Amino acid sequence: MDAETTKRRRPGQATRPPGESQRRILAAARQEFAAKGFAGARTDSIVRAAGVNPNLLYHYFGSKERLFVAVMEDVYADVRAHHGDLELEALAPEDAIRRLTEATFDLFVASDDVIRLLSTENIHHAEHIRDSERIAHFYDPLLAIIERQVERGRALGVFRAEVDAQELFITITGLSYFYLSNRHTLGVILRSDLNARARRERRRRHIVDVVLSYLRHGADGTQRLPPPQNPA
Amino acid sequence: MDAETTKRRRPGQATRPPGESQRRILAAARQEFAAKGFAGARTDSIVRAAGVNPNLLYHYFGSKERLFVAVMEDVYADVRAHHGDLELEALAPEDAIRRLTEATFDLFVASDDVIRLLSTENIHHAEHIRDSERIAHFYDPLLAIIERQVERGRALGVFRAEVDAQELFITITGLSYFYLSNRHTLGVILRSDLNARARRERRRRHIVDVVLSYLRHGADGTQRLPPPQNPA
Amino acid sequence: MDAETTKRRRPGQATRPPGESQRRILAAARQEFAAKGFAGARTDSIVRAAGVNPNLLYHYFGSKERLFVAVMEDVYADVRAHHGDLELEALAPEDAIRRLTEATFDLFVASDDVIRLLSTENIHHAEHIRDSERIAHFYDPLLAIIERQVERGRALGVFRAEVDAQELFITITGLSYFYLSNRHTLGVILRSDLNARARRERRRRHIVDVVLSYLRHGADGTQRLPPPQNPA
Amino acid sequence: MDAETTKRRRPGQATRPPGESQRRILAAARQEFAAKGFAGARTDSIVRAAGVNPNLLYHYFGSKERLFVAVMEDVYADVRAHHGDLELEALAPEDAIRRLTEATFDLFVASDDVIRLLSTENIHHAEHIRDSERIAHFYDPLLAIIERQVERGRALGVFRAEVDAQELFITITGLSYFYLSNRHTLGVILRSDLNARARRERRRRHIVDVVLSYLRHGADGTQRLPPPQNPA
DNA sequence: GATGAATGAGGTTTCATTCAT
DNA sequence: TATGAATGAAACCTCATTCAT
Repeated sequence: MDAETTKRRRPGQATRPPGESQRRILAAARQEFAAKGFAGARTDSIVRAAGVNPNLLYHYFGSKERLFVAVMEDVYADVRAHHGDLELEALAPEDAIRRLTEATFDLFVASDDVIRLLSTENIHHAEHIRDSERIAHFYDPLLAIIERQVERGRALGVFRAEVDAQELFITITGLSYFYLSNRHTLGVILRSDLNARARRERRRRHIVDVVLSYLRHGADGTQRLPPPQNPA
Repeated sequence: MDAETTKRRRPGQATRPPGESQRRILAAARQEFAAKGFAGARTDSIVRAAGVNPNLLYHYFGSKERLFVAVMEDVYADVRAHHGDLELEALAPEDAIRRLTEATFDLFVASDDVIRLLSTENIHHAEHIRDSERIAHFYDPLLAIIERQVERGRALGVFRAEVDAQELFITITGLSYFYLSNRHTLGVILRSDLNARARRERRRRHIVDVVLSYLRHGADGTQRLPPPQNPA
Repeated sequence: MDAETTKRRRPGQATRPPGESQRRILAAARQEFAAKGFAGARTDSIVRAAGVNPNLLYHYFGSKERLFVAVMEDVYADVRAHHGDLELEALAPEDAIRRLTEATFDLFVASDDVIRLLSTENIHHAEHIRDSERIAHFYDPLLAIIERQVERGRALGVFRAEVDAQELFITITGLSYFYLSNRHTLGVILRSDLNARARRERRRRHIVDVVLSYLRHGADGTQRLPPPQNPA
Repeated sequence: MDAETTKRRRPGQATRPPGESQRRILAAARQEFAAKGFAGARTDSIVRAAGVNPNLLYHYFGSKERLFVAVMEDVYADVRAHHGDLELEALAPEDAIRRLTEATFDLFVASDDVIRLLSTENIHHAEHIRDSERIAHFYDPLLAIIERQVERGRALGVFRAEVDAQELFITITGLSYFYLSNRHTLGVILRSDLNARARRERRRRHIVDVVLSYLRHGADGTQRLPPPQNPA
């Protein structure tokens, strides 16, 4: 496995670029926690995968728990970076929401560990991240954007009147999240592989359809605009 | 110690009604697994909570893993029973979907452990339930009902043409599930208590709104029916 | 030792007389803590010396710390039992104090671990025994006896007027304790083996001499009684 | 990392005056060893408290054990310095012994760490100081003084005939030492705070009383001198 | 059907110490 | 003289599981 990275390490020889060991531990931990959950993860496996001395985990992170917090902050930072790249402000409201919805799905597909780590943290009542000031504000920019686009869409007459930005955010996220987070048990009861590419594409289209139908369709039954063609 | 108190498996000398210990272990296990996840759960806590001898767990269930499978079967049986009580067949399509959507939300609210156990099992890639024939078919009746109601709704002209029953099922479930399963991490980034009654009511109405908007609103922009008043 | 209780121990067969393992752990722990102090003691060595499974230490005592508390209670119980055997009430005041003084010295000589464990506990500010109600009252009977004998001695005119029983108790104990507890460092600076029998005898006589001189000799210079011959 | 900041042992570039780091380590070690005992002390805490690099401990002292020896030599040097300041030679025998007795008590009160370090070393059978030639002779001057004063006291007819200087030294030291070293466990069984100022004063007077009673009071019952007033 | 003492592998964490610079 | 990253052995403790009765 790691034969190619083993460079004839002589006993007592140290010295990796500073911060390198820390990064390796964090990366290995993210994988391990995602794969096994918090309690199921083994610090032992983490340091072995990272190829560092068992002690460094404690040297850098203090405990398994604080390592987990570091992993979660890493995850949230990734998610924010992903959203930051979307440049949603520049788009028309409907395009912005569509892009966000698709990007959310794509992010979860690309980084399976994000979902698993969030699920793990929820099983633990978010007790590890509750005190992180940084995490508490990671989503503020995105929520602000959604709010603005909803407002603009309403002003332009393309969105229904009474949209709650927080609910919309939860819906957009949840429609992707649940499909992927629960694809294993869903796969059992549906007797179907939800991870298959075609199936995933179908789901992606469905989600956009649901979100935009909701936004266009007023509770009073009024229809806002002729729907555009659904791009792949 | 005392010879006269040494009992040698005489019939009728059980200190508890037969099966009672088994039930108590299962109930305690369900709680413990829901609270701590599979790896985090302690057999010790389970038997202590059940008030039985540690050995009985192995006597009845063989291992922690097989006990977990039993818990999952118990959970799925509960869910099915819940759905079975809804009598969706007798309702008009739209009413049936609305009732199912609301009932799904209510079930997850009432039995928090269902969500946590499903999440736990998904972190483990459904490896525990994969081989359970019983679980694989638990949802068949519900999926059949959804399919029929979608078909009827289309025939009646109240639902859009191209509805996929499986996607609809996942959407209905996911819109409730995600809100509740991830309410702890969402609570942190939204700085809001998603468990508050008013907040939950709002979410419940939102979900019904989303689902019905989607069903009524054709991708071609045609509107099916004037929407009814949203009942509380 | 335990040959008569050994009943053909087959592999995997457990079953020592109940409480036996617990007793063995306690005895081994007392030795180890006395020899190495609290932090220096190794739970590993304890269970190896006791010949029991490592886990039983935690099964019976919960932690290294609680095991140490159990050892201390054992020690204090021993000391009290030793004092209880002296039947000091029946003696004349002077004889009672002499016997107590000599017995204190003899006890510390015989049970070296008592001194070492008490010293260890004092290094730790008595934090382990502070909450033990049992230990707090172990010395009450002895202190009551000293008080009564001091009172009787004064009434009989053989002891000085102003004796404080607590100070006397501390003095009697300390004169023996310090010689033995610090015999190693004293041995270095005195270049002498304080553990040699003749040397110990000399100390024992000296201590009795000091204590009785104090009791007989009033601060006002009055002499109470002609001193008796010092018995060996 | 940066090549230009790499310094190669140029004279005068030390960040602290030479020997300063060594002194800081020694002071921190003395505190830590006194507080936790030898095994309980952490080299880590020592270097952190000293504010120096972990490596310096080994650079200057070689090992935790040799550092402990250095601390003990430091302690003994302090004690000797304290005794050297007393100018006992110039006093009358009785005054010299009284002053020594009181000063011993006061020293132990003032430097609590002395007692704790000596106790620690005794638990370890004085193995660390056994080979220190310097420590072996630290008390020689004081013992010589006691011997001389005892001799003079006898010659003047104020002390009893048969006083052993070593025993007297041990008694004087022990009466103070035990009260203070064991004040925590004594406090538990006496349910009293031996560290309270009034209580300590009482003990101090008691000790002087015991020592002088012993010296004045011959085993033959003869009284040497009218006792003076006990000074506070 | 039930008990409780016992097991042993392995988990997380600590700690004195050393290496390369 | 000084630094800071790294080491590895071993410490305390946990946990699922089984044995004899």
